[in-house]
Amino acid sequence: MLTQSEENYLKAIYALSETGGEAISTNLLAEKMATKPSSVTDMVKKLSDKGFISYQKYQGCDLTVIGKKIALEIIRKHRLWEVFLVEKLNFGWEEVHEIAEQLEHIQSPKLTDHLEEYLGFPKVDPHGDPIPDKNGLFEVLNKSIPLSELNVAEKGIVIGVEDGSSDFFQFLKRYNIGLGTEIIVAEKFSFDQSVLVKVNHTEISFSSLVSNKIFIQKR
Amino acid sequence: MLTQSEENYLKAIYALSETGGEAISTNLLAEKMATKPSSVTDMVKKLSDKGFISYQKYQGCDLTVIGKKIALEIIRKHRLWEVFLVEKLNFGWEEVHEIAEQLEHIQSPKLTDHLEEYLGFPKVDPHGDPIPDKNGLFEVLNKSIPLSELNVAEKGIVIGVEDGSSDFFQFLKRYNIGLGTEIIVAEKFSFDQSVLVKVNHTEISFSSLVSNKIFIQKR
DNA sequence: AAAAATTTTTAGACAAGGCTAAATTAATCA
DNA sequence: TGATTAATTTAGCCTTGTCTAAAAATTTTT
Ligand SMILES: [Mn+2]
Ligand SMILES: [Mn+2]
Ligand SMILES: [Mn+2]
Ligand SMILES: [Mn+2]
Repeated sequence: MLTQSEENYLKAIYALSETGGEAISTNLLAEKMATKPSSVTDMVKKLSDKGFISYQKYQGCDLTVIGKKIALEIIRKHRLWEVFLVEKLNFGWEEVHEIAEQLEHIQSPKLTDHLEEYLGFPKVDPHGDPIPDKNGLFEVLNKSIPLSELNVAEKGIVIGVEDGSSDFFQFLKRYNIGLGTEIIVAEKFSFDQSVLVKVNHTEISFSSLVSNKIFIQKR
Repeated sequence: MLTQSEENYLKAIYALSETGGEAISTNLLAEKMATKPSSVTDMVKKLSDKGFISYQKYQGCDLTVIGKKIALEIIRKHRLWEVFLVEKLNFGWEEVHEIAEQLEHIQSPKLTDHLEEYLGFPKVDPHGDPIPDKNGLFEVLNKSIPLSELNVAEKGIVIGVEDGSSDFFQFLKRYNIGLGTEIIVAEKFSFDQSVLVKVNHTEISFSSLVSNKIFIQKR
């Protein structure tokens, strides 16, 4: 039985290994976990002793097969609960992440499976992220690309956003952007990577930070 | 923000104050929490410092108004989740208590209220226990009495059972006893307080331990 | 009203998870 | 290549919640 803290570390390591590919450095993980490198070193030793990650001093860490399995189970629970909150309890997609951070740690495989069935075996969560099945498998979805990779005059619809910060959702809400929203790139400015887009009949300038968090399917 | 441990103590103190009336002794609480008296002393000091219970050395403790409010919020969540698990996810009434022990600690008043609405504002949980509303109020239900208080030849239907031990639910299941089951008292034996009853066309002898955990409405 | 038994508290220790400051190793640059 | 900088680990301390053993207070018995 893992503690919540251990589970959160595994989840973070999984997320970092998805983007990057390399072994995950102590500092990187510390930043992701919003904690100190020394604390990470301690935890990483423990997780390594328990066989969930591989770790060598100064070389960073990476998930083992079993560690990855556990990480995917937590992600599965997180995303299923998010679907539940939005579909059944009428939460907005911007409100559910924090609550799912708690619910993802509930220990009951049977609960997870019943929930999945009750929700009709959803394939994606409210932010467009794929939901792993019982065996940790999920479809690699319609290759979505970040908005920042569209060229001028290209058009696409939003099929996902980076899940996490509540501020970011506030921002999206302000401009009425959600799954399915159409976005057209009007101009790109290379000096700061900002992009001028047309959304809902309004022109908006997105910083590169924003355009990298909105995922698009080309039209 | 209370820790899970603090919440569990408040819940236990509430439960003990419902049966008994007196201030709750350290040993009694230790037994209820399945922990050592010295640990209870520590926690009880902390809860007292925080204003959730009144406590004087050697005199036991009792909930303050605010402490009782919190205890009722946790009980409210526990029972709402139990209803959810049985009504929506098709769990058996004997399986839900352990899972609700975890879910009761999820922090989100909005979640609790949405869940309650989604469930149609249920008044009782799957074991016949009343569900406090947003303000901590609940109906004192159709005065149920323990089976042990029925006299010979009297008859009643099960409207509640003591929630908790999974073993006890196993036992009830074995004899096909659930909410609504009719029970007739055939004979009572004063030497050991056991009672011979007729249930589902079968005669069964219940120990006093059992007959005190089954709650009945007379017919 | 003592003595004995029981209950409760205190003292000291431990594991988990975190932090700061110092030491060490690795990486970069002159 | 050596010196400097950056990354990482170690050492030592803190808090929470638990435990055991010992001390103190209260209750019960004689
Ligand atoms: Mn999320
Ligand atoms: Mn989490
Ligand atoms: Mn219960
Ligand atoms: Mn609990």
